[in-house]
Amino acid sequence: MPELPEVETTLRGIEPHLLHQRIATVTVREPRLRWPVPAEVSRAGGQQCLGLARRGKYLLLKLEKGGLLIHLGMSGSLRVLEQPESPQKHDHFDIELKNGACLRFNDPRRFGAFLWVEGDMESHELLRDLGPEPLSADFTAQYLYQRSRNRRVAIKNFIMNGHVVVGVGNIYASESLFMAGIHPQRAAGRISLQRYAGLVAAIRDVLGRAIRQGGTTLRDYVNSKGAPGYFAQELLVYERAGKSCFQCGGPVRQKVIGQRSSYYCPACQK
DNA sequence: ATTGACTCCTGATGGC
DNA sequence: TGCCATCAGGAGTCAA
Repeated sequence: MPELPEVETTLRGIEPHLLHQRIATVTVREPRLRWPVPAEVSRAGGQQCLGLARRGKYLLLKLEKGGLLIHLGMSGSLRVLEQPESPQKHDHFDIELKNGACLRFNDPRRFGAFLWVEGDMESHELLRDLGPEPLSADFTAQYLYQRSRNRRVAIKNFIMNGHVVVGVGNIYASESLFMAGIHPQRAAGRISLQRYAGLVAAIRDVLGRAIRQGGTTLRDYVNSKGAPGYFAQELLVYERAGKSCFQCGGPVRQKVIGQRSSYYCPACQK
């Protein structure tokens, strides 16, 4: 799925088509997602879209009164259709605009979400307690260092925790830890301020480059035009188990950490 | 408070 | 071709 770069790419793709446009209707044809899609989403009908934003991996459509919250889950994608064709399998909902265009959500695995938010979106309980944006000035080595003191959780799980920092998923967690030379299983509380500085720089760098490449397409991610992302060719360790480390030439290892596949170089990462 | 395991679901892949 | 097991990019929830 979509991690931060893929959600950001989706946002940039849909924004020009939605901003200042008026929604005609919201059609839900398969409400079974992570949570059942509430009937309230139809309140978006007739409203103008005043702004779009991303918070972590959530997409926010701000309307005149209230807003829509969308999460792509593991396999979700949003497409802009200028001339809507007939819906396909796993097309869960459409946001139809007055101008005839349509924003269509497809999600085979149904881990995505589509929710109505009354009032201020940022104070919604799913967004309220999220950590800082990794590309913002709030995300610093000092912050990570402070938050991690006395924490025994593996650093990989720590940076994948949205309450610590948002947007770092399984791919970019492995990638940034490799770049920073930190073993993914190292206890978060046993990493120095200096090494956190390297990690923060690595996370910023990898996410920034991935956004520039339109995200990573491993299996089914597509952007708002249905095109894949091209960051997969820049991956250093992810899905490279047994292949040579680009830094030392030794074999890249795969190990399950916190129920997720992790990739690292045991020689380069301590 | 922190942690680790479990859960939701479909689809692709590989072994037999 | 079919059947079965395994594995996927997330993250909320629960129990200890």
